[in-house]
Amino acid sequence: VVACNTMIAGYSDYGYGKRALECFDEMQQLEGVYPDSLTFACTLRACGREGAIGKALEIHAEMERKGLVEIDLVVGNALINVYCECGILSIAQEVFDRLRIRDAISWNTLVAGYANHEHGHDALVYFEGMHSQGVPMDSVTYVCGLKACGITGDGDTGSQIHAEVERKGLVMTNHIIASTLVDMYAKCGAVAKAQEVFDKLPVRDPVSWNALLAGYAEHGSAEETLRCYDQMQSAGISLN
RNA sequence: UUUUCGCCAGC
Repeated sequence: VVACNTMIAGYSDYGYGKRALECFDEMQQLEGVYPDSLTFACTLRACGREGAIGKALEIHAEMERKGLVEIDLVVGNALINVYCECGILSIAQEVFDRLRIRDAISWNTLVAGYANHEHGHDALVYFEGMHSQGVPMDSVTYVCGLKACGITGDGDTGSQIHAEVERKGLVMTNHIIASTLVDMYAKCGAVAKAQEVFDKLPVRDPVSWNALLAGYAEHGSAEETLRCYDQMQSAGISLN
């Protein structure tokens, strides 16, 4: 089982989702080897990558038959994610609601799913839900919450999350948090704040430059945008 | 062996 799981996970990791799904099928032919929760989770992830909704539904049905949906977090979380990736948010929500126990990954997956499909408001509802339920938040949570604020244009909530990640020292140490923060302010039209955060960053990666530049292009003047563009080149960022 | 996260653009 471990060998099969490793291959399924590895193939979908490196973009060979089809091969991963073939491994899952081949595994069923083997004598004495039975898929476990991790097998189903890895295979569901491969389904998400490939957009193999049919296969995902098939595995979901099997999970229902085995009664694993409500009680197995690894399977439940993988189901939430595959439905999010396929854009079927209502079923993702339904699986989330049915889970007997939810961990931070269950919440993060749902918040991410809503945010990734531009449902900023729903994402923030569950982000706030984590706060009120006392679910521990990690950097993934904050990134998804900030992204949701950028979608809805809710700079006030975004500032609150900013204060929280600042308190935890994440802005200077986590470059994904940092660029998401710049992007959030840029999308909310607060380009001065975006610039201010950007200027304090220890490392300015191409994503944070692009977020700032896009912010000026959308909400700033032509002069500001071109100045940012020139500075980006002077900083030695390779343009694409 | 395991499920969740960032900018822009194309497909």
